Amino acid sequence: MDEQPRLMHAHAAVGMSGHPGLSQHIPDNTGATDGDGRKQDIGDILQQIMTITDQSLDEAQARKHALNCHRMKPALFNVLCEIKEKTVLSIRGAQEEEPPDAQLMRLDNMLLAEGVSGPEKGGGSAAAAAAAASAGVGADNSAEHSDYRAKLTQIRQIYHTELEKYEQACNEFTTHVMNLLREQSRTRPISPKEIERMVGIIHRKFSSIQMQLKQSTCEAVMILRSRFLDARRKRRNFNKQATEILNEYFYSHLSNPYPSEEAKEELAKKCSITVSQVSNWFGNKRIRYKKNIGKFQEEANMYAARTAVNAASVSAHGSQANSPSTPNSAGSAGSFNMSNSGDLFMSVQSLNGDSYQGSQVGANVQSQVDTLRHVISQTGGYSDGLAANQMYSPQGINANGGWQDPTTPSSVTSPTEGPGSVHSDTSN
DNA sequence: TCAGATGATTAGAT
DNA sequence: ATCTAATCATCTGA
Repeated sequence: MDEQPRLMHAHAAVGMSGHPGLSQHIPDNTGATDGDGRKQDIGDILQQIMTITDQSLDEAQARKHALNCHRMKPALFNVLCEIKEKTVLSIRGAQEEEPPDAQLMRLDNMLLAEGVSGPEKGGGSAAAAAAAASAGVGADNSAEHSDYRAKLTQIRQIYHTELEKYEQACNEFTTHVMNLLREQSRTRPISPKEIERMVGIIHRKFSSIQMQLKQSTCEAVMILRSRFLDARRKRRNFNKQATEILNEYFYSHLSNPYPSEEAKEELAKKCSITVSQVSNWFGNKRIRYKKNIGKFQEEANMYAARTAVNAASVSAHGSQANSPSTPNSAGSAGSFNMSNSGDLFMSVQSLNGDSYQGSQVGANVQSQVDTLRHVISQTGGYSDGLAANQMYSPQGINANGGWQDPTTPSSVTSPTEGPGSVHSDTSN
């Protein structure tokens, strides 16, 4: 083991072109080409190597030791360090002090927001839950949700493992370099500041690697998220009950099918969908209804009849007949305000009119309508005067193609036109 | 497979 | 912010 450094020193000495004793003996390829000359040279070199004896090495060591122990050595060493420090500072001064990395901060924030770098539980699932909520993903999509969570956890684990690995490697390398520099500082001027700077450089290098890790983690999360959101975009029809609840509300508020925020929330709760889905639904419904009233007339009649029957049954039970909050049966939009039931009456009128064409609805609907009329007269909710004078246009749409203001009964519908005016609007 | 239905998205208006 | 109108993308039933 002790031989190795000595051999290395010997080799180093051979390689030193400036060595006074050797340089003249290094064979010159361009020079003497005769074999004897070359042999002679090699012999000389070998001779030189052989003369590097243990004794001369010991001598060198002793000389080094003497220098190290020289009383002026620390002072001179410090001066050298100082000079070096100043030189290095003047050279590197401009490069130092990088501005705080905005991109790194962005990445950190994002990883924290996505729950990758935050606390173990909650962050990720919260982000997923938020994504699910904003996406309107209901209970039936919980499988996708848990899949998303599982993948996010996977990413999180990989991220933390890699991060730990990098940190460990960074620490190991830093320690190694520090030890090396401390060792070397005995033979060449290396100030603690320089070591510190070197450590900083190493840390920067490793943090740039960490940034790459963070970046790729962010990318992975983004890809996962976009896939999840794509899955969200993959629409599913609302279930039958939800559609019925929405339709009931729509047709019982036909003159003004604009549910308030509270109504939207209530509908959303009843239908197990989000408020924005309710808004979407009403937006679509309004536009599609308006575009083709004829097509929806049958549906309108059906829901009007159903609502009528519901109202009748509620009345028959005599419990909540006058309650403004329960115009419909249980399971339907029971809390919608009765003040809008003018629409209902309108629909009934259209059903009952001579010109009614909804033959599919049939005689049973007719009887329901009769029941409703009876109910209405019984409950006193709507006088005949209201029925006769506060007639909404059948579809609640005014001449401008907009919906009538429910507070201002139709002045568009011609008084000469009765319920039969349905047909003029259902032509499209 | 295809046409129609339907939920979501988008741009523009208010 | 909410609405309309147009459009997209997918679902659904024949």
